[in-house]
Amino acid sequence: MEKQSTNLQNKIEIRNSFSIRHTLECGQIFRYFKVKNCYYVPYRNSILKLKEEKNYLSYEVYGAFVNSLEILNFIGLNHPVDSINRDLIRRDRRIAPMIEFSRGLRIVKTPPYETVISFIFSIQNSIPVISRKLNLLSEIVGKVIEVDGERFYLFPGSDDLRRLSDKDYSFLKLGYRERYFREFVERFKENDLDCMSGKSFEKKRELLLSINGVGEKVAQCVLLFGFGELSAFPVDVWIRRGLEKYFHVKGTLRKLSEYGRKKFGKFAGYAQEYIYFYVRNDSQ
DNA sequence: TGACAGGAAAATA
DNA sequence: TATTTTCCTGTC
Repeated sequence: MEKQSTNLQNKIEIRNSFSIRHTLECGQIFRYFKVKNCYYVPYRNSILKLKEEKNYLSYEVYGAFVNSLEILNFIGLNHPVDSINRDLIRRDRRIAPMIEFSRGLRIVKTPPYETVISFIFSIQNSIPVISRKLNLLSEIVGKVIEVDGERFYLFPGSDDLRRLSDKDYSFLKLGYRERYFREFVERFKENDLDCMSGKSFEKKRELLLSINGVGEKVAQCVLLFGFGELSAFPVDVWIRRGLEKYFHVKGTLRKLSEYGRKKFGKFAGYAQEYIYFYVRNDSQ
Protein backbone atom coordinates (compact mmCIF):
# COMPACT_ATOMS: atom_id res chain seq x y z
CA MET A 1 0.00 0.00 0.00
CA GLU A 2 1.44 3.35 -1.05
CA LYS A 3 1.52 5.99 1.60
CA GLN A 4 -0.66 8.87 0.42
CA SER A 5 0.88 12.23 0.99
CA THR A 6 -1.16 15.16 2.12
CA ASN A 7 -1.24 18.23 -0.06
CA LEU A 8 0.34 20.38 2.61
CA GLN A 9 2.61 22.95 1.07
CA ASN A 10 6.32 22.40 1.67
CA LYS A 11 9.26 24.62 0.96
CA ILE A 12 12.84 24.10 -0.12
CA GLU A 13 15.23 26.97 0.44
CA ILE A 14 17.16 28.00 -2.67
CA ARG A 15 20.75 28.93 -1.91
CA ASN A 16 22.45 29.05 -5.29
CA SER A 17 20.87 30.18 -8.51
CA PHE A 18 17.96 28.10 -9.64
CA SER A 19 15.43 28.50 -12.42
CA ILE A 20 12.64 26.00 -12.64
CA ARG A 21 11.84 27.17 -16.15
CA HIS A 22 15.40 26.70 -17.41
CA THR A 23 15.61 23.35 -15.66
CA LEU A 24 12.36 21.83 -16.89
CA GLU A 25 12.08 23.51 -20.28
CA CYS A 26 15.54 22.83 -21.67
CA GLY A 27 14.82 19.43 -23.17
CA GLN A 28 16.02 17.09 -20.44
CA ILE A 29 12.46 16.32 -19.42
CA PHE A 30 9.68 15.77 -21.87
CA ARG A 31 6.73 15.44 -19.50
CA TYR A 32 5.74 18.45 -17.43
CA PHE A 33 2.56 20.47 -17.44
CA LYS A 34 2.71 24.19 -16.90
CA VAL A 35 -0.35 25.98 -15.56
CA LYS A 36 0.26 29.67 -14.91
CA ASN A 37 3.58 29.53 -13.04
CA CYS A 38 3.04 26.09 -11.52
CA TYR A 39 4.62 22.99 -12.96
CA TYR A 40 2.94 19.59 -12.55
CA VAL A 41 5.63 16.97 -13.04
CA PRO A 42 5.17 13.19 -13.01
CA TYR A 43 7.94 11.73 -10.89
CA ARG A 44 8.02 7.98 -10.19
CA ASN A 45 4.69 7.20 -8.51
CA SER A 46 3.73 10.78 -7.79
CA ILE A 47 2.76 14.06 -9.31
CA LEU A 48 4.85 16.95 -8.03
CA LYS A 49 3.40 20.42 -8.11
CA LEU A 50 6.32 22.82 -8.15
CA LYS A 51 6.36 26.58 -7.93
CA GLU A 52 9.34 28.88 -7.82
CA GLU A 53 8.96 31.66 -5.26
CA LYS A 54 11.39 34.45 -4.40
CA ASN A 55 13.86 32.57 -2.20
CA TYR A 56 12.41 29.12 -2.13
CA LEU A 57 10.76 26.39 -4.15
CA SER A 58 7.34 25.33 -2.94
CA TYR A 59 6.14 21.82 -3.64
CA GLU A 60 3.15 19.60 -3.14
CA VAL A 61 3.22 15.84 -3.61
CA TYR A 62 0.26 13.81 -4.85
CA GLY A 63 0.39 10.02 -4.90
CA ALA A 64 3.23 8.12 -3.27
CA PHE A 65 5.16 9.94 -0.56
CA VAL A 66 8.28 11.78 -1.71
CA ASN A 67 10.54 13.60 0.73
CA SER A 68 12.28 16.89 0.08
CA LEU A 69 15.70 15.25 -0.29
CA GLU A 70 14.41 13.22 -3.21
CA ILE A 71 13.01 16.33 -4.87
CA LEU A 72 16.33 18.09 -4.34
CA ASN A 73 18.06 15.19 -6.02
CA PHE A 74 15.50 15.04 -8.86
CA ILE A 75 15.94 18.65 -9.99
CA GLY A 76 19.66 18.95 -9.31
CA LEU A 77 19.30 21.33 -6.37
CA ASN A 78 22.01 19.35 -4.61
CA HIS A 79 24.60 20.22 -7.28
CA PRO A 80 27.27 22.76 -6.28
CA VAL A 81 26.62 24.91 -9.36
CA ASP A 82 28.72 27.86 -8.26
CA SER A 83 31.89 25.80 -8.09
CA ILE A 84 30.87 23.81 -11.18
CA ASN A 85 30.50 27.05 -13.13
CA ARG A 86 33.83 28.39 -11.87
CA ASP A 87 35.52 25.15 -12.89
CA LEU A 88 34.00 25.26 -16.39
CA ILE A 89 35.00 28.90 -16.94
CA ARG A 90 38.52 28.14 -15.78
CA ARG A 91 38.67 25.39 -18.39
CA ASP A 92 37.37 27.56 -21.22
CA ARG A 93 36.23 31.16 -20.89
CA ARG A 94 34.04 30.88 -23.95
CA ILE A 95 31.47 29.06 -21.82
CA ALA A 96 30.94 32.10 -19.54
CA PRO A 97 28.24 33.90 -21.55
CA MET A 98 26.42 30.60 -22.01
CA ILE A 99 26.39 30.03 -18.26
CA GLU A 100 25.05 33.54 -17.76
CA PHE A 101 22.34 32.96 -20.36
CA SER A 102 21.26 29.63 -18.84
CA ARG A 103 21.52 30.78 -15.23
CA GLY A 104 19.64 28.51 -12.86
CA LEU A 105 19.57 25.51 -15.16
CA ARG A 106 20.12 22.28 -13.21
CA ILE A 107 20.69 18.82 -14.54
CA VAL A 108 17.87 16.52 -13.49
CA LYS A 109 18.07 12.93 -12.31
CA THR A 110 15.29 10.81 -13.78
CA PRO A 111 14.74 7.03 -13.39
CA PRO A 112 17.06 5.18 -15.83
CA TYR A 113 14.34 2.93 -17.26
CA GLU A 114 12.09 5.85 -18.15
CA THR A 115 15.09 7.79 -19.40
CA VAL A 116 16.08 5.08 -21.88
CA ILE A 117 12.56 4.92 -23.29
CA SER A 118 12.26 8.70 -23.47
CA PHE A 119 15.48 8.97 -25.43
CA ILE A 120 14.62 6.06 -27.73
CA PHE A 121 11.52 8.09 -28.57
CA SER A 122 13.75 11.12 -29.10
CA ILE A 123 15.65 9.57 -32.02
CA GLN A 124 15.23 11.93 -34.97
CA ASN A 125 12.28 13.67 -33.35
CA SER A 126 11.59 17.19 -32.14
CA ILE A 127 10.79 17.91 -28.50
CA PRO A 128 7.03 18.54 -29.05
CA VAL A 129 6.71 15.22 -30.89
CA ILE A 130 8.63 13.34 -28.20
CA SER A 131 6.44 14.88 -25.48
CA ARG A 132 3.24 14.06 -27.31
CA LYS A 133 4.18 10.43 -27.82
CA LEU A 134 5.39 9.94 -24.24
CA ASN A 135 2.17 11.51 -22.96
CA LEU A 136 0.13 9.28 -25.24
CA LEU A 137 2.00 6.22 -23.96
CA SER A 138 1.42 7.27 -20.35
CA GLU A 139 -2.28 7.78 -21.02
CA ILE A 140 -2.60 4.31 -22.54
CA VAL A 141 -1.04 2.26 -19.70
CA GLY A 142 0.10 4.66 -17.00
CA LYS A 143 -1.69 5.22 -13.71
CA VAL A 144 -3.72 8.37 -13.27
CA ILE A 145 -3.60 10.86 -10.41
CA GLU A 146 -6.01 13.73 -10.12
CA VAL A 147 -4.67 17.07 -8.96
CA ASP A 148 -6.58 20.36 -8.89
CA GLY A 149 -9.36 18.78 -10.95
CA GLU A 150 -6.92 17.78 -13.68
CA ARG A 151 -5.91 14.22 -14.59
CA PHE A 152 -2.16 13.53 -14.77
CA TYR A 153 -0.65 10.22 -15.85
CA LEU A 154 2.42 8.59 -14.35
CA PHE A 155 5.08 7.16 -16.61
CA PRO A 156 4.29 3.45 -17.01
CA GLY A 157 6.46 0.84 -15.30
CA SER A 158 7.75 -2.27 -17.06
CA ASP A 159 4.71 -4.30 -15.95
CA ASP A 160 2.38 -1.69 -17.38
CA LEU A 161 4.31 -1.61 -20.64
CA ARG A 162 4.08 -5.37 -21.08
CA ARG A 163 0.33 -4.97 -21.39
CA LEU A 164 0.70 -2.90 -24.56
CA SER A 165 -1.04 -4.52 -27.53
CA ASP A 166 0.15 -4.46 -31.13
CA LYS A 167 -2.54 -1.89 -31.77
CA ASP A 168 -1.26 0.30 -28.93
CA TYR A 169 2.23 0.13 -30.38
CA SER A 170 1.18 1.13 -33.86
CA PHE A 171 -1.07 3.85 -32.44
CA LEU A 172 2.06 5.60 -31.18
CA LYS A 173 3.38 5.90 -34.76
CA LEU A 174 6.97 5.44 -33.71
CA GLY A 175 8.04 4.27 -37.16
CA TYR A 176 11.33 2.40 -37.16
CA ARG A 177 11.77 3.26 -33.46
CA GLU A 178 8.88 0.94 -32.53
CA ARG A 179 11.09 -2.13 -32.86
CA TYR A 180 13.71 -0.62 -30.54
CA PHE A 181 11.04 0.22 -27.96
CA ARG A 182 9.42 -3.24 -28.09
CA GLU A 183 12.74 -5.02 -27.79
CA PHE A 184 13.66 -2.87 -24.82
CA VAL A 185 10.37 -3.57 -23.04
CA GLU A 186 10.77 -7.33 -23.66
CA ARG A 187 14.37 -7.41 -22.46
CA PHE A 188 14.45 -5.07 -19.44
CA LYS A 189 12.71 -4.27 -16.20
CA GLU A 190 13.42 -1.21 -14.07
CA ASN A 191 15.78 -3.08 -11.79
CA ASP A 192 18.00 -4.28 -14.63
CA LEU A 193 19.04 -0.66 -15.09
CA ASP A 194 18.77 0.53 -11.48
CA CYS A 195 21.26 -2.13 -10.40
CA MET A 196 23.85 -0.61 -12.76
CA SER A 197 23.97 2.60 -10.71
CA GLY A 198 27.07 1.60 -8.77
CA LYS A 199 29.02 0.46 -11.83
CA SER A 200 31.59 2.54 -13.65
CA PHE A 201 30.82 5.05 -16.37
CA GLU A 202 32.28 2.72 -19.03
CA LYS A 203 30.36 -0.33 -17.79
CA LYS A 204 27.08 1.56 -17.91
CA ARG A 205 27.93 2.99 -21.31
CA GLU A 206 28.66 -0.50 -22.63
CA LEU A 207 25.35 -1.87 -21.35
CA LEU A 208 23.45 1.04 -22.86
CA LEU A 209 25.18 0.65 -26.23
CA SER A 210 24.20 -3.02 -26.22
CA ILE A 211 20.56 -1.95 -26.42
CA ASN A 212 19.24 -1.86 -29.95
CA GLY A 213 18.31 1.74 -30.72
CA VAL A 214 20.76 3.21 -28.25
CA GLY A 215 23.77 4.80 -29.93
CA GLU A 216 26.40 7.16 -28.57
CA LYS A 217 24.11 10.17 -28.21
CA VAL A 218 21.25 8.40 -26.42
CA ALA A 219 23.71 6.52 -24.21
CA GLN A 220 25.32 9.80 -23.11
CA CYS A 221 21.88 11.29 -22.40
CA VAL A 222 20.95 8.32 -20.20
CA LEU A 223 24.32 8.49 -18.43
CA LEU A 224 23.80 12.19 -17.76
CA PHE A 225 20.11 12.43 -16.87
CA GLY A 226 19.36 8.86 -15.82
CA PHE A 227 22.51 7.91 -13.93
CA GLY A 228 23.70 11.34 -12.79
CA GLU A 229 27.05 10.97 -14.54
CA LEU A 230 27.82 14.67 -14.80
CA SER A 231 30.83 14.09 -17.03
CA ALA A 232 28.69 12.69 -19.86
CA PHE A 233 28.57 14.84 -23.00
CA PRO A 234 25.78 13.96 -25.46
CA VAL A 235 26.30 15.36 -28.94
CA ASP A 236 23.26 16.03 -31.10
CA VAL A 237 22.92 18.39 -34.07
CA TRP A 238 22.58 21.42 -31.79
CA ILE A 239 25.74 20.67 -29.85
CA ARG A 240 27.51 19.95 -33.09
CA ARG A 241 26.46 23.40 -34.38
CA GLY A 242 27.41 25.03 -31.09
CA LEU A 243 30.84 23.45 -31.00
CA GLU A 244 31.49 24.46 -34.59
CA LYS A 245 30.23 28.02 -34.20
CA TYR A 246 31.63 28.93 -30.78
CA PHE A 247 34.52 26.52 -30.23
CA HIS A 248 35.58 25.99 -33.85
CA VAL A 249 35.77 22.22 -33.69
CA LYS A 250 34.33 19.70 -36.12
CA GLY A 251 34.28 15.93 -36.20
CA THR A 252 32.24 12.78 -35.79
CA LEU A 253 29.77 12.50 -32.90
CA ARG A 254 32.14 10.17 -31.09
CA LYS A 255 35.05 12.59 -31.50
CA LEU A 256 33.03 15.61 -30.38
CA SER A 257 31.77 13.77 -27.30
CA GLU A 258 35.37 12.92 -26.38
CA TYR A 259 36.38 16.53 -27.03
CA GLY A 260 33.67 17.83 -24.69
CA ARG A 261 34.49 15.34 -21.95
CA LYS A 262 38.19 16.08 -22.12
CA LYS A 263 37.83 19.86 -22.29
CA PHE A 264 35.24 20.26 -19.55
CA GLY A 265 36.13 17.39 -17.24
CA LYS A 266 33.92 15.92 -14.56
CA PHE A 267 31.13 18.48 -15.05
CA ALA A 268 31.14 18.35 -18.86
CA GLY A 269 27.42 17.55 -18.75
CA TYR A 270 26.70 21.00 -17.37
CA ALA A 271 28.81 22.57 -20.13
CA GLN A 272 26.83 20.55 -22.65
CA GLU A 273 23.50 21.80 -21.29
CA TYR A 274 24.70 25.41 -21.25
CA ILE A 275 25.86 25.15 -24.86
CA TYR A 276 22.62 23.45 -25.88
CA PHE A 277 20.42 26.03 -24.16
CA TYR A 278 22.45 28.90 -25.63
CA VAL A 279 22.51 27.58 -29.18
CA ARG A 280 18.81 26.76 -29.22
CA ASN A 281 17.61 30.02 -27.72
CA ASP A 282 20.13 32.70 -28.56
CA SER A 283 21.70 32.20 -31.96
CA GLN A 284 19.92 32.58 -35.27
C1' DT B 1 3.00 19.28 -51.44
C1' DG B 2 7.46 18.25 -51.53
C1' DA B 3 11.52 19.51 -48.84
C1' DC B 4 13.39 19.11 -44.53
C1' DA B 5 14.60 17.88 -39.55
C1' DG B 6 16.31 14.37 -36.51
C1' DG B 7 19.93 9.62 -34.46
C1' DA B 8 20.95 4.62 -35.12
C1' DA B 9 22.09 0.75 -37.83
C1' DA B 10 23.12 -1.38 -42.01
C1' DA B 11 25.57 -1.12 -46.19
C1' DT B 12 29.42 0.16 -48.71
C1' DA B 13 34.10 1.36 -49.93
C1' DT C 1 37.90 1.45 -40.10
C1' DA C 2 35.53 5.55 -41.99
C1' DT C 3 31.92 7.30 -44.78
C1' DT C 4 27.32 6.93 -46.96
C1' DT C 5 22.59 5.33 -47.13
C1' DT C 6 18.31 3.92 -45.26
C1' DC C 7 14.71 4.05 -41.96
C1' DC C 8 9.69 7.00 -40.40
C1' DT C 9 6.79 10.70 -38.92
C1' DG C 10 5.63 15.42 -38.34
C1' DT C 11 5.86 20.16 -39.86
C1' DC C 12 5.51 24.05 -42.85
